[in-house]
Amino acid sequence: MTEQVTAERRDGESRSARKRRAIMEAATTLFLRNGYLGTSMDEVAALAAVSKQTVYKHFADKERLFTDIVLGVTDMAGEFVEDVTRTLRDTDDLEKDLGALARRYVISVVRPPVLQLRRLLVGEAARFPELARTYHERAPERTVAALAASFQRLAGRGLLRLDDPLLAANHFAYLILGMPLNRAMFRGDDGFTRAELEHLADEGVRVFLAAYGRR
Amino acid sequence: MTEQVTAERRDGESRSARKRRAIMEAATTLFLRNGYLGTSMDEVAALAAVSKQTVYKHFADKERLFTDIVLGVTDMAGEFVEDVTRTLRDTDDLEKDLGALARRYVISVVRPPVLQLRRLLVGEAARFPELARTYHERAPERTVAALAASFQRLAGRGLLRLDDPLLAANHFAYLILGMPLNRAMFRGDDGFTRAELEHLADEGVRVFLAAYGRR
Amino acid sequence: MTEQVTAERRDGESRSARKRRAIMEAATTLFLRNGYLGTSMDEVAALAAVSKQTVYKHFADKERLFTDIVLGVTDMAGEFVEDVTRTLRDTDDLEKDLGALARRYVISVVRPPVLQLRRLLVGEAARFPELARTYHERAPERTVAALAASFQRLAGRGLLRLDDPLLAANHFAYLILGMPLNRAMFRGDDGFTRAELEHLADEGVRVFLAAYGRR
Amino acid sequence: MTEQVTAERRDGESRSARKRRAIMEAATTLFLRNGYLGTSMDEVAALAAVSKQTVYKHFADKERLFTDIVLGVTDMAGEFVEDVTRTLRDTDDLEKDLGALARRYVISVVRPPVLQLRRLLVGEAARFPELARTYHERAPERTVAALAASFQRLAGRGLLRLDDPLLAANHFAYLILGMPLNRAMFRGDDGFTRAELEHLADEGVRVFLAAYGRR
DNA sequence: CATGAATGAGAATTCATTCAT
DNA sequence: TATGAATGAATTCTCATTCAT
Repeated sequence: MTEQVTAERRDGESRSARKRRAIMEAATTLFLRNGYLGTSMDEVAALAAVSKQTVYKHFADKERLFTDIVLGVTDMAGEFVEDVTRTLRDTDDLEKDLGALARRYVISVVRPPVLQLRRLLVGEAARFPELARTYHERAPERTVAALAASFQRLAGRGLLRLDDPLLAANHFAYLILGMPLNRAMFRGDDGFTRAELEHLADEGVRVFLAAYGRR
Repeated sequence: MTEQVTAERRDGESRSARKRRAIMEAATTLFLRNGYLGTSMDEVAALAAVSKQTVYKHFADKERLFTDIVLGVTDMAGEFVEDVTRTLRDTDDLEKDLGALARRYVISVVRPPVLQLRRLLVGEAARFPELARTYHERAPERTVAALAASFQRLAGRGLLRLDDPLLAANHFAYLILGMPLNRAMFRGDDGFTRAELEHLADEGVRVFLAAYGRR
Repeated sequence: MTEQVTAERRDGESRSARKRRAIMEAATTLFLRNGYLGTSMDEVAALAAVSKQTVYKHFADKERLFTDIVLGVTDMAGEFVEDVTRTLRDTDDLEKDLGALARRYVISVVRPPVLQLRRLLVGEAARFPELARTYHERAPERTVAALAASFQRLAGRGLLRLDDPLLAANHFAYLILGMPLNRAMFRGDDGFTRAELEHLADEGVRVFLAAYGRR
Repeated sequence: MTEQVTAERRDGESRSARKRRAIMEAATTLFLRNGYLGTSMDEVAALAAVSKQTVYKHFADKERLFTDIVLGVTDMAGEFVEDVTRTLRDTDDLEKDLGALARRYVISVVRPPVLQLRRLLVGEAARFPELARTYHERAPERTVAALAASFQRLAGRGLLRLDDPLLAANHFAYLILGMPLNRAMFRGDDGFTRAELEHLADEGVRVFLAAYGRR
């Protein structure tokens, strides 16, 4: 019944949880930058300002730390899915809305952490096949599936002409992302300017609508 | 100038050159399979059946061995460029020839070694930025550039309508490769069947021609 | 002096004593199963469901914990000594009583915890010479000494013929225990059946009496 | 055809074999003295005056080093088996020959390295059950089996009276070895003097012959 | 020239013990 | 008093590279 409140209570996070978060942040930074083999547990502990013991008390081993982090970051990638659904649900100016969506799409994908995670998982696909597959399902495939569902709905409204909505969604995705994404996989961060990305998005939409648009 | 001809001379390759080739083959196998950090010089020497000293005699260090190999393999990727140019130079049935080219394109890209090299370079892009950039320029970008040149020529002949041939070439490439290539980056070997790949190529060409075709 | 009685008092054991017992039980289990070096203080604390600090509060260090436990378990081995003395004090059918005693002897010695303790001390004899010696004196040698005393008394009554009672006691002990005990030291739990053990006891007594019996 | 002979040739042992032997000797010393967990690979390498790499090139890991050594030392224990067979084959003074054999038996068993190996395997029986069992079969059991075979032959000649030769052999073995062996398991090297051991052997033979001797 | 060994460091993981809360 | 964290070293094993034979 004392007035004294422990520090943990104050910000709603126990000391242990705070340490755990510090470890995850440090490990995320290092794994994304240096890869799995290129990151040592010593470095993680040092960057988290925590003892190695503490790292091992929170994560059984290096693999678990890695997969926990990847899955955590992966789930953040779901945000765009809602944007797709919301934007395309009741559009009455498809060209305009699709163009805006495409611009947000490409910009959301070329953010450095997203690209780093992608590179990381591609590079470790042989060592962590399950993880790579899970990422693929939960992030890019989920977005494409949302596009496909929206496209089918639009086709029902007569705004698009298509037989295979999943194929159309993939065409849309790679018309817009193909060049910047694949370029970013190989080249550091000297990507396209925002204006260039928007231009690419617009041109992708143009081609898409030439094939799938009304008339 | 004695008549005696050593065995090495007889088949046109010195013993040293033969060992060098054995080392490169072993290292290629291992780097592609296990990555840069995942491959040890001991393993390379063992698989090449030479001593470690011999490895170091031919390649100053591990980095040089890696880059030499990658660049060697990279140059093999130039074959398709000629196919592009040849196929599209004097076509008089663009739809047919473009379709056949697209089919060969996708099939040439999803071959396991090509995919492995791609994964390897993406994964090591942070450690070897120069190398990744060089690969990108010499392999995928070169193909796209050849497509762009051919497309411009076709536009000159009135067979395509386009302003930005490089953009059109990228659209072509990713309409066809986008889905299978990105899927293959994350998922092991459970790719598409040949028939599925050809269908994807056909559909990509259809979309491309809807946007860039005559009329 | 309040009437309120704490729960600990109620069942006659303070909370501290209860924790101490939990630690000893956990440590006994682990040391017997995994040996001294193979057991960590972390495991002990975890199995006892107390914090490591609590372990160190009760036992200065790992060595003290080990020796305290071993000496505690050792003292339990004294039970059989009384059986010897009681059984042989006033026997009027030596063959029968000695046979029954031998059967109880062998069975008491091949119980798994006794064997584990024996293995443990043999294995750690180099690290804990004092402890091994103490165990040897308090357990096996004490039993043999009790046998020797009883045999001497029986010799006084003319029921046995012997010069060196301690030697006779050792002969008795190893005629009966030698084979099963040494076998059990090396082989896990695939010991003898109870019937086999009783047969071994009977045969040992037969040989013993052939050498030391009347006539 | 030169006169120069490499050092390896001179003493019939290659450098590699010499190193291997040095490692085995060092490891034998250390494992026997400090046990499996109590011995580090660093210590082994240091005592062998060899780099750790060299240790690992000769022995895949610590377990292999341990088992290789134990099995090597174990096989040396076979010497006494031949002594048994030879001594008892054509004896015409059983009491004398059996007594002499018993003296050699006990002395061969209480040699420090034999005792150390025994302690080591008992202590590690839980960690290396296969190894402990193998040792038991190849060393003590083999000797007892040889005794049993010889005893049966002697029974055939009418020199011994027995139904179960294996049981008789075990009785012989533990009448003679029981006390010194089990004492030595627990107490360092302050065992019995040679004279005491011989006395124990003689007395053991006396008891054995009282039970199994002719008339 | 080519093999085995050495070097010297660094990886992951664990431990006994002690602080700080 | 008891918990999680920290310490600091040790363990097994591997690596890239260089020496000696």
